[in-house]
Amino acid sequence: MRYSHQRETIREIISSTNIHPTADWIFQQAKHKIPNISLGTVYRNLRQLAADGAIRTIYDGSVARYDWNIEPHDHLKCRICGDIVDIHVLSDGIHNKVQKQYKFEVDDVEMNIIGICKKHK
Amino acid sequence: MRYSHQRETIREIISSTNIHPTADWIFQQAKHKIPNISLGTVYRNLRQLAADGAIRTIYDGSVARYDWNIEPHDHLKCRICGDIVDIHVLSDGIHNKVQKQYKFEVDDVEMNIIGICKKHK
DNA sequence: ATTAATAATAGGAATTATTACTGTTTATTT
DNA sequence: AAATAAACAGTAATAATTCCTATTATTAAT
Repeated sequence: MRYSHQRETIREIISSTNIHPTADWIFQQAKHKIPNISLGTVYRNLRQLAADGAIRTIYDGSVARYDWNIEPHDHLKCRICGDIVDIHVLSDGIHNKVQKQYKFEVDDVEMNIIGICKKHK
Repeated sequence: MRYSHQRETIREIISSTNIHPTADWIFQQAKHKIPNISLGTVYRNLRQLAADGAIRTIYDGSVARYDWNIEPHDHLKCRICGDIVDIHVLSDGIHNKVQKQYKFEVDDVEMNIIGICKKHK
């Protein structure tokens, strides 16, 4: 994968926030630095970075969000404010258990816990 | 919610399969029974049935699928054949742990395990 | 340093999944 | 049987994402 200024900018934007941004949010931010960057470029680079393992794609309902944190972790999503927070609750045990019990080769485990965060209850 | 023939047909279609169908698959099946049913009707009823708790919506990447199984359970998704299988690995412990540790009111826990099923490895 | 090869880009068109709108039909209530 | 409004079919609109093409920029080789 060849160097590109656009891709580096996108990578930096993702690394600078914990909000798990959408492609469009990243696009808006990127325009501040590269005014004529195109949305297609953002999507193409997000796909490449994710394929490369540099970022992680998470699904919030049916919209994709991006996370710089590629370590195994889970998400807490508040259905009032929409905030998504990284947590770690799942033990590695699940991975092995599933592997043995269902003879399933596990690549990725995604867990999203939906509810109401402490700010809103 | 008033009775409707279309909605009952949709409910029966979902109940009759374990493939976790998409809205469009349900629409194709429904047309066999009600030839002029419209896609909008399928979507509207899926939304209503889910809001009513009669079915569960699951997100497979960015496309919505529907599940007649409303008991708490998890999903195994094979990235070769695309099959999604219901499993139960998550203990109720997670629910309480998150509730206490993060002061987060848990409504729903969704866990999808992505990998390769035994048929394809 | 120049050139050649081609990956990446901008801008826009196309696609896919889903929701919204509108005039008509149908289930329920009176 | 008539009135009410929920649900419908058909279609237009929207949102997220991917695809296409002519141009630009990075890298490798001269």
